Amino acid sequence: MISRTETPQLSLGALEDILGFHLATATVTTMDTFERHVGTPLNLRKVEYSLLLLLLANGPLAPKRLGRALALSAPNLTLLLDRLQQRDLIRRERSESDRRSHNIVLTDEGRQLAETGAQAADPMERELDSRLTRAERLMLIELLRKVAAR
Amino acid sequence: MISRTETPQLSLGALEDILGFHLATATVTTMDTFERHVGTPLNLRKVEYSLLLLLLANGPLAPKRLGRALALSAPNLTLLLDRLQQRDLIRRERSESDRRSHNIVLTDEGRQLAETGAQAADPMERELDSRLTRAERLMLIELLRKVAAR
DNA sequence: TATTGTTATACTCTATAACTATA
DNA sequence: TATAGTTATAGAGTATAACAATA
Repeated sequence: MISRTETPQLSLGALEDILGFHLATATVTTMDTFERHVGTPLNLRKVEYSLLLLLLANGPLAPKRLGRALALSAPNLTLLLDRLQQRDLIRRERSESDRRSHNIVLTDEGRQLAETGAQAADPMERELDSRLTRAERLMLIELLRKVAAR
Repeated sequence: MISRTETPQLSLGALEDILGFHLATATVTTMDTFERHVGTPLNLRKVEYSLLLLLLANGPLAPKRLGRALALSAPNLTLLLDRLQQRDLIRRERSESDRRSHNIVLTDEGRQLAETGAQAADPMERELDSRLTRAERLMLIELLRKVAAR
């Protein structure tokens, strides 16, 4: 059997044992499938997609909580919300209880897009079936949860 | 037992089953430990670190191969190599066999830094011991390899 | 005084097109 | 004609400091 490329495989050396390196490498794959299943067709970036799905699952949320869940700084979140608001996907409502705060609310259009996005998740994940069994996929997600900051 | 924060946990909804989301979340943890163990003390970004370790493990390599291994476009790789060269960590040597191509070679200083970086890998990974057992860590890396593009 | 969110700004990262020199 | 690498440039992504409004 001849290997696919003429050039020999690179040795990873110390990288071999570095979790972050393998996370980054695996992310190349998932970013590519995301782009094709969600990014391009729905014109959404990863964070935008995650944000819409969080609102769909939880109802209105304060920017503060969204920022923490998505690891976004306050200024960057503001800009992100600006973009989504300009597209009429969300709106900001002043909180009644604490008038410094807002509730970020999905518009009808935003909810529709979020639902479409949620439906795209399954076929997107199906693309991994050639690389991982169902059990492996579940195990992988479980292990990633343990690594994740709380 | 009272939960650490007053606010209830967010529901992930459809994100729950999306591998890319969990990869991104776990990456927050590894990026943080990388920053403290390597990024700040050695003044290296993730790609720079990976590139040096690849050279350390494989000897001189052509930019073409580095770009493929690190998922970098040619122009971005050029800029990256410029920075490393300015710091006297690498040098570019014209290839004898194909004078369009280069060999990227670690300087003595670059090799030293790469070795220091390689030694930092172990304590860095040790930080994950509170989150993952050794077996889980190995399993996780194995699963990430399967996800990774080839 | 502390907190929520915004504005302004700069810096890094990534992507694309056009170019050169070699093959 | 094709390939390796570079240059120029623009667009996303991320980080920091200063600020306004409210608690």
